[in-house]
Amino acid sequence: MTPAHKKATTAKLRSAAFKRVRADHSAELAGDYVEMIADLIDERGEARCTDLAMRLGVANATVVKTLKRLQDQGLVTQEPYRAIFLTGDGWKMAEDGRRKHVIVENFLLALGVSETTARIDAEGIEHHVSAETLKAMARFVVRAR
Amino acid sequence: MTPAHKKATTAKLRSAAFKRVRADHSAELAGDYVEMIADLIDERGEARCTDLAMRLGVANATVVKTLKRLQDQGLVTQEPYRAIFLTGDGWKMAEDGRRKHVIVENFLLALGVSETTARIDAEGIEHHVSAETLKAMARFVVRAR
DNA sequence: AATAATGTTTAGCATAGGCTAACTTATATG
DNA sequence: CATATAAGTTAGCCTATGCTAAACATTATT
Repeated sequence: MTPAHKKATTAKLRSAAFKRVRADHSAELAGDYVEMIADLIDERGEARCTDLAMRLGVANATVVKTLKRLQDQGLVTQEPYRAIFLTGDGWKMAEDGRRKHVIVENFLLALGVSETTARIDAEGIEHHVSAETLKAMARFVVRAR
Repeated sequence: MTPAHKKATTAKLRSAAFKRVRADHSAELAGDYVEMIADLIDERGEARCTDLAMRLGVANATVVKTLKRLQDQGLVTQEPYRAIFLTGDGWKMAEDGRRKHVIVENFLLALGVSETTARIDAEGIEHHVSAETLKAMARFVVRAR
């Protein structure tokens, strides 16, 4: 490969990386919401928007607006003034998210990071980890035991 | 700690994590831009907005608009129709970003991930890695050698 | 030097994700 | 059961980040 070719390839790879990051970001919020809704349903039988707002550190109205989008995307269902439910797709997404989250957090712990940091960093990292990297992390956790 | 207390602490920790992720996101774009500007200046003596647009996989007009914000934030300087320069703060941020990027990418490689994946995932992950985790990653890379 | 090609900027639009304030509905309590 | 409190909703605002199309400036070519 000539230097010029290599440069072109590099540029394409980089822009692909950025595109993926941007795509990840829009998926991220949806992931956080459904995961949290799943947690609330498991923990206390139902998910209410006040709880979501509190856990996400966001205003109530923001949650309401976001839930509309998630409803349009077929991830959640909700009647006015009632609790929030997940659709089949919503549950699937929540499960995927949880799986990733657990792996990333345990991985960070295995790497020797404190609990608090592991939790905070896992939240940011989990949405940017490819299947390949996730597998490598899981392997590492198993070996470290 | 009673279960109730533990739950409250957990909630606060979680919302803190999400707040940090949101903050990271707004800083992220600035970081990507200055890093890329630094790369372009080093590689070819100057950074032009077309190159940035190409590498970021974004429209020209988007770059122009973003550069205005970065100028307001005191990270870059630019005359109309001229090349883009970094301020002192801009260079500092770019250097920090590069340092992080290198560590995260090498870390992923050391973990056994392919080059392509390492590059792509590093782009997403680097902005969500705390100082503590970064240190742990660096340690791991050294040990793996 | 005139014009073609390239690069930059502006204008105007859209969507996502935040916020506050005002309003409505549901629930709990005297 | 009436009303106070809590929860959910709506309206309207803001900023960030993206886009396209059109206008403008610079540079390269004949």
